[in-house]
Amino acid sequence: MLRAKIETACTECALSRLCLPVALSEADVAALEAIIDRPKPLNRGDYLYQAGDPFNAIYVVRSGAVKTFTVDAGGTEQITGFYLPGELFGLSAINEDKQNGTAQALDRTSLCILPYTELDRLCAEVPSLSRQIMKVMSDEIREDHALLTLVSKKRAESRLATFLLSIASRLEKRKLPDDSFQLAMSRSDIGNYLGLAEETVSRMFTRFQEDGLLTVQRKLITLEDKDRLEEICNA
Amino acid sequence: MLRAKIETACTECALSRLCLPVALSEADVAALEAIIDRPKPLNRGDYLYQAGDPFNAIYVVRSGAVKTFTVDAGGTEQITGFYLPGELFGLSAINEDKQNGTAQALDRTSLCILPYTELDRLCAEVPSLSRQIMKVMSDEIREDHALLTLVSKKRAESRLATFLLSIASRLEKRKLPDDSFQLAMSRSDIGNYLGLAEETVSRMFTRFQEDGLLTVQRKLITLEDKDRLEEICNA
DNA sequence: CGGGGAATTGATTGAAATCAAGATAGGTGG
DNA sequence: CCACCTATCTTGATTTCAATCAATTCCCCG
Repeated sequence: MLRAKIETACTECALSRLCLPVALSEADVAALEAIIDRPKPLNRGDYLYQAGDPFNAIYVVRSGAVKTFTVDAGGTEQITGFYLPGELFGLSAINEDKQNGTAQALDRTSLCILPYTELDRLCAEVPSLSRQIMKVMSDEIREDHALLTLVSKKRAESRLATFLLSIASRLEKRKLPDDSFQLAMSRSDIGNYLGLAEETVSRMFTRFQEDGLLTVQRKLITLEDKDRLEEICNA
Repeated sequence: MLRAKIETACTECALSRLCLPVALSEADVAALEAIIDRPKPLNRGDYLYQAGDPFNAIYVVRSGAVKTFTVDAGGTEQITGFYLPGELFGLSAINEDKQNGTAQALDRTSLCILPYTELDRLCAEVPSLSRQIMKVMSDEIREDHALLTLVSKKRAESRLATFLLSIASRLEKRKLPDDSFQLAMSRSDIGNYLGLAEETVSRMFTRFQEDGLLTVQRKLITLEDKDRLEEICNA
């Protein structure tokens, strides 16, 4: 009964992997479900949190999209991630008192919010839950290393191809259309994330289209030749 | 008594921050100390673990130095970190079954090894220990984001200056000489880490020396003007 | 149906990569 | 203990990819 209720709430959601596969008692599951807050949707440009804010929750995108970014001592902004429906973020400041980055809605966005004090209490009772959170963090570290390799070692075309296929594979994982999708972020955001100028991103889109790899209609991307895009990733 | 023993073992060590500040009972402290393995030193070039190996421990450098790197699908290597005495690494595959990267000694190196099964058991008993591990992981994420900003947004001179000041500050934290130090890694390793060709690293060292910022004698670096180096970091 | 931010396109510049020799010195064996 | 040998590092010349500078163009939204 309780179980069924949770599944309708979280099945399509990263939280289902955060909580359901670990052996939780029905009471624990209910407790986790009980602490989830689902506030009214945010508008494009709204901040979820900013650097320096107290750390007090982790987040999952229900619909829309979010970007996170850091600002260094010299004021340089670096986008550190884009989060699509079903994806969890906001862990990077766990066990710190303050957020070290900012999270901003790219679109009208609704979220699940897990207040950290409640989550932490639950972790103390359920060791497998902390283990699950560590796993999510270690995924984040692995992805950061992959992004570092991309930005540090690959040419512009590989960076963009890898970015697009990553979006596609994440949409596929959520059973969303993955051959044709709407990008939530601007060219300039993509460039910032990949270490490229926005003009370069634009030119790469044009070239990919000329080469028949995809079709671009502003933010609507249709992948036409994933195999060749894949080759470009590793080139 | 027990306390004193631990402190002589771990005072200068990241583990002291991993275990001692969290309210552990004497028995817990003894348990943690008991599971630490201190094998005989590794030689330059020896592998601690390689991608694909089972994940079974986390590590702390006692002396020497270690580099970690990943290899992507196309065979591109990316150094993800250098670890100096007192620094902890090997967390990025926690709760995975396999290592996703490789760790290699840059020098004759001795280590503390914390077998994960034991550590995990201890975590279940001591929630504050898991919290401490999460904190170490969130530090790693923050550092990865800083490195990404460095590689993605800054020019070669800022990258190298930031790298050198980071080494210096880490040595200072361990109360080691931090104005003049021996680099354990090659120019090519530095370049790989910072997303630069080794020739560029070499040229930057030369230029810094010409500008009176530091003195280079092969791998021995003496910082002469930290303030100006600091400026270059944010430029 | 304007207005204006976002995207595209073109021309030029520039920083670092690559290609190509040498210099240096650290380690090894005679 | 010294000299050679080979890694590593440095330096120079040239190329290249992407950044920057500079207009337009395109739509999306009010």
